[in-house]
Amino acid sequence: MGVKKVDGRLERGRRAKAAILSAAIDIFSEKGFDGTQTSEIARAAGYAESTVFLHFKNKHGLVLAIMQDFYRGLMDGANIILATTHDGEEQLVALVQHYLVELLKGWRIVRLFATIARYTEDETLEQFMEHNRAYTGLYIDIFEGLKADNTFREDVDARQLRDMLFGTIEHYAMANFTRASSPDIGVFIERTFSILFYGAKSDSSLSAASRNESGVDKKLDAILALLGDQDKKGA
Amino acid sequence: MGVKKVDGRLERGRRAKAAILSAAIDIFSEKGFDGTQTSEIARAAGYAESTVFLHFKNKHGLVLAIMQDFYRGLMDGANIILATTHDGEEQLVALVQHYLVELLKGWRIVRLFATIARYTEDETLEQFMEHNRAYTGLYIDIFEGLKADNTFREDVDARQLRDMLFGTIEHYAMANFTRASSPDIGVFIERTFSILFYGAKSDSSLSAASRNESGVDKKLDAILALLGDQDKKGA
Amino acid sequence: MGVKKVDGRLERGRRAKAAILSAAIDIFSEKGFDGTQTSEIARAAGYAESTVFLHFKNKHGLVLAIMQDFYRGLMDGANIILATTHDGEEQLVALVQHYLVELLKGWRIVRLFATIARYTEDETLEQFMEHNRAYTGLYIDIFEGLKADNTFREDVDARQLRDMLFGTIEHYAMANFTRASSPDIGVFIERTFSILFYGAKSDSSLSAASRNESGVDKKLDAILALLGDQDKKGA
Amino acid sequence: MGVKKVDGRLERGRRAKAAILSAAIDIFSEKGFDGTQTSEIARAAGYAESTVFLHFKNKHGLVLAIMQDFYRGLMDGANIILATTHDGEEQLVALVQHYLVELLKGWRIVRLFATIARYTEDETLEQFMEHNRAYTGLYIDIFEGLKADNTFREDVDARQLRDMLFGTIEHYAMANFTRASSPDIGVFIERTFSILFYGAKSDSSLSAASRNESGVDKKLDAILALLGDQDKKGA
DNA sequence: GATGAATGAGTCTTCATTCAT
DNA sequence: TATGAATGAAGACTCATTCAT
Repeated sequence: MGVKKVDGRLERGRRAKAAILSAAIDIFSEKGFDGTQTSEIARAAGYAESTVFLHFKNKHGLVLAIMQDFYRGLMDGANIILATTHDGEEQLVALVQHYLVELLKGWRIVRLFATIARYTEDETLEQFMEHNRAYTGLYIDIFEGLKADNTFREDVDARQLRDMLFGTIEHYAMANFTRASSPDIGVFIERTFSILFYGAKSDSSLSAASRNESGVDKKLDAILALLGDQDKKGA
Repeated sequence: MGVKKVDGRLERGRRAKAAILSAAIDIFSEKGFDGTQTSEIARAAGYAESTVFLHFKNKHGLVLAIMQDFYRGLMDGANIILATTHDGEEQLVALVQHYLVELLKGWRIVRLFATIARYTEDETLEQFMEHNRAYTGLYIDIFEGLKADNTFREDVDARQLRDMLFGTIEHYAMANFTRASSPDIGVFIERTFSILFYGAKSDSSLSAASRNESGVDKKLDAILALLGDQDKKGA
Repeated sequence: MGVKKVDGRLERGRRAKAAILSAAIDIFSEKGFDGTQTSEIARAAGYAESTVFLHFKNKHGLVLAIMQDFYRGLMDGANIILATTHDGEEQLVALVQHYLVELLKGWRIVRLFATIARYTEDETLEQFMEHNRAYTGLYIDIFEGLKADNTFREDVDARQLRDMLFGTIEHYAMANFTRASSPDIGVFIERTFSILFYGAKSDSSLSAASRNESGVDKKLDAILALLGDQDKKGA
Repeated sequence: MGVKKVDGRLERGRRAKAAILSAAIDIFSEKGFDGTQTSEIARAAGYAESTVFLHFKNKHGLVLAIMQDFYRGLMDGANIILATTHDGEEQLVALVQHYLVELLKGWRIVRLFATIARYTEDETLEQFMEHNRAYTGLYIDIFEGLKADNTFREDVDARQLRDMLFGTIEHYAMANFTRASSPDIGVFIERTFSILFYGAKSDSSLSAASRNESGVDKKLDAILALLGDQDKKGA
């Protein structure tokens, strides 16, 4: 019973902190860092402005806490996927799927992190880059695996691939999540990997262009020609 | 004499405006919109703070002017390329080449536009989106042309391609332009189009998945068939 | 058992109060009234901030308590000196000696009292002035005694003397106690009373000015007179 | 005429600055540094609060400006006195006279400087100490001159004398200037120098006390005795 | 007796923008 | 055209103090 009493106090504090954090996410998301007033966060959370500073050191401290929460969730999910899937390509698709879902929930705060990071040099930036490095590192590992696997060409640069993938996703998210309509993540993944894996070029084009360069096509044609001749002759 | 006076005045005004704009670009680029003070711009330009507001309506007005200048230059260059190149793929490469060079000069202000656009709903946003639409529209047109051409698969989505291309470029620019070392644009373009056109997958991998759809497989089948015939004959 | 509990509680409370008071002295001394935060006092004392207000009405209440303690100690010492010494001059020297020692221990809090008193009109000021009046009154009494005694000139103003003495001491304390090196109180007392009792002027200088009033001159005149007689006789 | 126009602008700024400074003196004097709000200063001066920060960098900047003004006036006056008076004692009296008059006008701000200096470690403290050193240095020089002169005893410590003089003056100022009644500076100077030059002791006391210690008296008595004997003998 | 949580009332300082000259 | 002066509207953050437990 005595324990319950004490817990009640702690519980109260925890609730306040959570409420403030939640309000902060909403308002930061909508208005950006500089556009958000701590007073508004407090009001939205139902507490006095000073209470914000009781639970968080700074306005920046709020962002830091939000960031930590977001990336913890993201990494937890990713690790589960990696632990339960073993094929590289499957992992890739599952991770992107998961990332897109998380991004769909929190793209506005990710956008917040990015904007802050661009014009700041302090702890916030470092934290953000650290989280990012950790997360995108998972993909690099998979890409390298797929190269070792001979699934991917060995002349493909893993970081280039990562940049293309995340660049594409970010671009997509910013462009599509803004709208009210829920985007079709499945289609996006399919299209993205279709190009990422097989390229945009059509067969006929390939034979004319790249295949000419790789020589495979020419050799095959030569073989066919030779075989045809042989055939005729033999006939 | 009266004319001269007026001309002199106009000239003087123009020079002030240009100086302020130039200073604004520098400081906005480095510190972002909210982080920049009009007083600092004025100081850097060598004019009084109030002179800034003599030539520009607003702090936002400065950004608008910068944006106009940037996109005018970008579009002018692009149009020259389009007028002097006729092959779709060549246009694509030339445009990206040009875009990267412009971006290398002004990526920090593009970043500025983007961050402002995210948390603003006014004229700045509209202008930015309008400029963007106009520019990326050029690419959409080319992509469509390449599809009509049968250079690109018909199941490829032009906007998806555009998103991938610009997403990749943006990601690359943000990641690489920050550093002092000048990045190798040629390598980047090569790698990017290599994947965009032909995909990341290796041949052996392709045989399992897409090769069935590509012509290589068919040719190999043909060869096998021919060989099979030979075999029979030889038997 | 019940009694023990209560005693224990009282004991506990007393200990907390003392700890807080002690911490308050340290921090107030170093940072002044406005520069000190109650939270810091609490932290230094090892208690929660709210506990400070359990034992003291106010931030000002802390100062009041410190003041009471300081002056109680000072007066107790002074009264012992007065009770055990009977010659006015000796009392004076002993009191100053004692005061300087106490001041050396607590000059920073005396300084605190003084600064607070200057910009406050409430209880703190009154208490401080009352304590001061009581203490310096001891000196006035001695000065008056020394005048009645004919030890001091009757045209000397007792309060003027008190002001000079305390002014000098305060000036000395503020100037010398700040440094780490322990000042030589003995030398200071000697020098101070030397000037206070006999003045700064040298004998030769005195002969021109005040010596006429002092006996030395008369005696020298007598000598001269006598010598003059001798001279005449010898002639 | 054109000049007048420009001057008008500058004049306006000067007037504002002066008004703010004047208001700041009043309010700082009454309420101390921490007790004063910049908003109140502005209100009293008839300007917006932000105008205060247009003319002064800081709240501290106000104090610094006030200090500069005060000490400039003080030093200017002192230097005139030193340039027009040549006898050390006269200089001393004239300087103290002048100092007291200045202090009577501005004792509250001097008190302000002192209180700030006690709990601050920044520029304000340094400036204050520097000004103080410069001013009291004038007195040290005079004291040394009077010692070289043999007007003062050579065993008198110049800095001790300075401390006593300024300690006394400060004590007097704080004690007497607070009251509405204008204090009699002439009487104070007379009394102070009377004790500082000749000491508090009466003649009879001197013969009994210090003279016994100094031995002068004894020697004179011995001479008298000897001469008396001689006289008797010779008679 | 002790305290964690909460807060109201500041407080200085910033900065884009206006305006008279 | 150019600007010095002036300001209103914030805006983040502080801190002594209260109170329920």
